[in-house]
Amino acid sequence: MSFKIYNSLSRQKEVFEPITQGHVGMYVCGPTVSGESHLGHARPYITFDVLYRYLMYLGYKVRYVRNITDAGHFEEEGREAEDKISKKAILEKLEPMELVQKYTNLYHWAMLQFNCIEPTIEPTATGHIVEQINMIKKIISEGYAYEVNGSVYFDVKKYAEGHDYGKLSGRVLDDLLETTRLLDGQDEKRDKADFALWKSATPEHIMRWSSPWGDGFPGWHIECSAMATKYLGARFDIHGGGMDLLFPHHESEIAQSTICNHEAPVRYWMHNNMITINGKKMGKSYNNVITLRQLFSGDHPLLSQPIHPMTVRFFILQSHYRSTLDFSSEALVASEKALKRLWEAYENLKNLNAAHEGIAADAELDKQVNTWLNELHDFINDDLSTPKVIANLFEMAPVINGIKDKHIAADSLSAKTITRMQNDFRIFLEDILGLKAVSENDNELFQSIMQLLIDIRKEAKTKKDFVTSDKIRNQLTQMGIMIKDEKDGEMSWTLA
RNA sequence: GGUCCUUUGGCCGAGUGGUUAGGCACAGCUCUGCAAAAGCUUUUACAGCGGUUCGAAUCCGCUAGGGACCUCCA
Repeated sequence: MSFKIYNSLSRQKEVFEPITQGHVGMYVCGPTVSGESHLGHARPYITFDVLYRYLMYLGYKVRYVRNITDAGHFEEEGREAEDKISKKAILEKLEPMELVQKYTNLYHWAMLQFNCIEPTIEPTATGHIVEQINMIKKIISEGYAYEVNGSVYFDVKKYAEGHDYGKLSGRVLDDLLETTRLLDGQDEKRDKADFALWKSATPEHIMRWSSPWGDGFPGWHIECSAMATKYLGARFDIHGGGMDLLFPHHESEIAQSTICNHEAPVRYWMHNNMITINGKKMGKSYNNVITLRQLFSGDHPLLSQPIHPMTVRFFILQSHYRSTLDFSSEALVASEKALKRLWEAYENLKNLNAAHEGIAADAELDKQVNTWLNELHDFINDDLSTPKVIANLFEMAPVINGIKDKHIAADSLSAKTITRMQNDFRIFLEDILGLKAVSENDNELFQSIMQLLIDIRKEAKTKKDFVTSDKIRNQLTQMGIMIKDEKDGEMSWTLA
């Protein structure tokens, strides 16, 4: 079965075929670093991290470009007003690049927590002003943009004469023209549907660059077109982002790039759905965001406890990326428990001995396990159906635990099947889904001390000295370490 | 107002017309010195109405609720 992805452009699943054999060019809209990342932002980065990982697993050489939007109308909440009065000394004023640095750092930190692999190129908008200006010049010379008072606008109406403006978002231009909303600078545009390529900066606007049209800053859409073209070429394989970017951002990106490069820029458009909270999109304008720092620390009224980044990642992957996903503390806690159980099964699986030779004693079970394993590949191939992948992994957990606990005979499965399970669990859980152990306890000294405590407890139990054995267990429990008595008299422990 | 999406059991969430998604919670049982964990078993569904079909959660229509985009937005 070949890898299929849902293409927003055709509104159906298509077999993925790269433009250049063996290589994939992928662009994902990154964060605007004027504010702190929240749970909603986590979704595309985790979704496309899984895509990136899977493409690499398939053997492709992937160039993964994810931008940082650090240019535009930047101001920190609450500081706008005072900074506009620019009579303060330079060090007292908020320097836009301070904001950019602060939130870029926070964003990188969060991505690390989520175990997201860094993109191969992470270009910034401010680092590509020249490319953007050149692109705008090209669009003007092609006759699809015009300058008014130092700002440059894209002529959508003209574009629509020869191209389908709206093919991605399903928008109809005539409907857009009827929109009666009034915005700043609308009077400069020839038409309501036109969008800015370059905005003239007012005197108090701090972020500014000189251009053929005077001091100003680039429009929102042009940076992605310029940077994608530079690093991936006029036409590349995959462009990803949130559904809320479909229009106008991606629609405009197509228009700009098409005029500039004389071909449509992207083969497969992929869009993740929103994370909602009480059914409403999580977003700054709704005042319902939970920042990643709040999530990890539990410092939010809606959270009953801190949420581990791996729990968040697992929670997100338990739903399909094109469905909305509703946030609740209960759902996160459920995911935490689920992940713990699945991961323990995975650890148990690693310790199963696949050494015995011969055929499976329980042919039916062996066959069932192999079916589940085969399906893992089918599911991930089916537009990244991570919820189904996870469901199948869960199906195998009782089998693994059963063998470990000796409910199921050790030779029920063939050695080949057990080895295959071990490989596929690692491939899917770690390599593709990008999950990792929640707690690292590979400290040798700590391990030795735990072993000592376990030995003492075992001795106490043998002597039926339950006061001592219970004391060890109870005190450790209070410290967050759980002791488990195994069937065979052995003991194991986990960090809670 | 325009365009589009959605409504699944206590909760979260998969579901490509025809046999159990899965997870969490709950209950019973097994194991255990007692626990925990694990395992086994089991209970709750497809918003409503109508239609197509031998058969619909799945297709079509209507009604109701929710949502997204049209403006910065992952």
